[in-house]
Amino acid sequence: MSQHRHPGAPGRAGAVPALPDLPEATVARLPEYLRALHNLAESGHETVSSEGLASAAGVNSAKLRKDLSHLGSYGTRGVGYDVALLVDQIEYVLGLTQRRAVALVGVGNLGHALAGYDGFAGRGFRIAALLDADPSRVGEEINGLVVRHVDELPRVAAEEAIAIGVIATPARAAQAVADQLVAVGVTSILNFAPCVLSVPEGVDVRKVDLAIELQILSFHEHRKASLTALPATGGSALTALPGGLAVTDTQEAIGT
Amino acid sequence: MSQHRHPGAPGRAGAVPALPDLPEATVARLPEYLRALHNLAESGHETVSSEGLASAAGVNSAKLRKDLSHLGSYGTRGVGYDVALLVDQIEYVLGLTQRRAVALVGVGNLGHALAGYDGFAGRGFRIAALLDADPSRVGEEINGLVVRHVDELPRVAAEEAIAIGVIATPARAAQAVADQLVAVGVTSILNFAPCVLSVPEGVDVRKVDLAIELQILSFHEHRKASLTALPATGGSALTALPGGLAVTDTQEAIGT
DNA sequence: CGCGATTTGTGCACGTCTTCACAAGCGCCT
DNA sequence: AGGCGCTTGTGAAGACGTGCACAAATCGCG
Ligand SMILES: NC(=O)c1ccc[n+]([C@@H]2O[C@H](COP(=O)([O-])OP(=O)(O)OC[C@H]3O[C@@H](n4cnc5c(N)ncnc54)[C@H](O)[C@@H]3O)[C@@H](O)[C@H]2O)c1
Ligand SMILES: NC(=O)c1ccc[n+]([C@@H]2O[C@H](COP(=O)([O-])OP(=O)(O)OC[C@H]3O[C@@H](n4cnc5c(N)ncnc54)[C@H](O)[C@@H]3O)[C@@H](O)[C@H]2O)c1
Repeated sequence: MSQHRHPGAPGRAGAVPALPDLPEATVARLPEYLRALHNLAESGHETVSSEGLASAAGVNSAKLRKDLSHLGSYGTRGVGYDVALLVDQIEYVLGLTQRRAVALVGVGNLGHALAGYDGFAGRGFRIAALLDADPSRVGEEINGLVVRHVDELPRVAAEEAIAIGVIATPARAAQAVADQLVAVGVTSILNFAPCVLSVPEGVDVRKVDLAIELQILSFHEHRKASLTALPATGGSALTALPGGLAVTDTQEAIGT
Repeated sequence: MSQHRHPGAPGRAGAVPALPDLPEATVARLPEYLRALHNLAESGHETVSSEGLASAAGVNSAKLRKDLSHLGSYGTRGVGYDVALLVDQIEYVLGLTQRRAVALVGVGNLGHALAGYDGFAGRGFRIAALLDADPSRVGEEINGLVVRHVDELPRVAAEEAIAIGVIATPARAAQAVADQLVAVGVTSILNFAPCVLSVPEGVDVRKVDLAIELQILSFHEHRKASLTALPATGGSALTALPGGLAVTDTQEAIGT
């Protein structure tokens, strides 16, 4: 996609790449910018202003500029950011210059959907192994990959350089699987099971719990309902509040 | 599950329930506490200390106490929290006293997994409708629900009181689906498509983007690698840094 | 070559979130 | 009844994140 040859290391040669340690909030937004930039590149944009990129990513433009400034000065005042260059920079910082190998453990309901998803390739990842404990699932082929028994994890890890483990087993099995992943040297885990994992220091865990997302939405739904139920909030008679409900965290307004 | 009769409204009768407006960070953690509490209740605990609940939920105990204090004073000093009472309180605040109806739009790869998942029922939700635009999918039955055409959304919304819409369509269709959901009165949306949705004020959107989660993990993986590559950080010779890698955000240590 | 239009990068103030530390409260035991 | 140990609830301080507003930089044009 990107037609630029990026420097490999950010700026100067000689010294170590030395990742700037970014604020965690910034790290969480960089992937959004990256996705927006890929879209922009695809639609032929060579450069983009902070305003344009910000609205494409659904954030405030000042925040975006501050985020990008942490990577270095890759914009041009009066012009904007070079899309291809920025793509390369963000991919470099996120460690996406190499396609990272992902091992998926638990090929059930959800695991099948993940294994069959072809969208990860374009975002820097390659599902390198499918593992399950159920003998009747072992041997099944999904998307060109054969499901192997979870006990083969050490062998699999030796074959492929597994960078990230994804857990899609029932909650009761998740801790054991996490332990197995850690044992073979995996230091990044994405957990879909609704439970807390305990891992040694140096191992990162991120979790995705859909029920939690729904419950957060439910809270706001509940609050919105209780607000509309009592229109008078406090003592003021009917001052200038059109009928607006507060938004919380949400992305708004796009429009290229 | 809960054997307590909870008050309905938090404390006093007469006045409106009047949800305390909780910090957003607290709202995001309440579901975690709720899940941990359900586990504790199931294993026979009648009460739990902030320390115990905190470690079960993977957070700091001071943070947990402050979070709970926002709901009111439901603990007993010297003793801890009554598990059943706290479950009821949190469920009330999150608006889970009624089972909320969810409409799932896009019954493809991922949508099938969601539709077939039986874990939502225990967390306060009921998948009430499956919708898709593909005529060849319409009519298919999943888990006792028949897939209907997305154009029937207005009728579906009239039949069921849809509280939350879930979008599991390709990104290119997501905005149109969101618009349709908003048009039939849905004010909470969970979006799995990797794109920014534009919605009117008063509508909450939460997104789940798996590739973003992986990319965040990739960043930390990259950083860990670049750190181990250069053991000397700065000028100090070899001061007392065992060999530890920094953890970021992650949950650690459990153990009941 | 200089000027105005434009847009980045950032200092600063503000708000939110986290964590510590401890007084106040509760139950139990003597 | 009184004292003791335990645990909650919270004030205060610090860390972190956000957004405004503007100086500095760059481009294009006359
Ligand atoms: N399906 C969904 O839409 C959905 C939604 C939210 C959360 N989740 C969570 O995702 C996880 C997976 O859900 P699912 O619906 O795919 O469940 P599932 O039961 O369909 O699949 C689980 C798979 O894990 C395998 N497994 C069990 N123990 C294992 C072990 N020790 N090692 C390796 N594999 C093992 C099982 O053989 C099975 O194939 C669950 O924790 C669930 O709560 C799923
Ligand atoms: N499958 C995964 O594991 C996975 C992982 C990450 C992200 N996602 C995202 O989730 C979304 C769904 O993924 P998928 O793999 O299920 O895709 P899919 O192509 O298998 O399914 C999409 C479904 O949406 C339906 N659809 C298309 N346009 C529609 C419209 N206007 N109204 C209603 N339905 C419509 C299609 O008919 C199809 O059934 C995508 O945006 C994808 O990027 C999926």
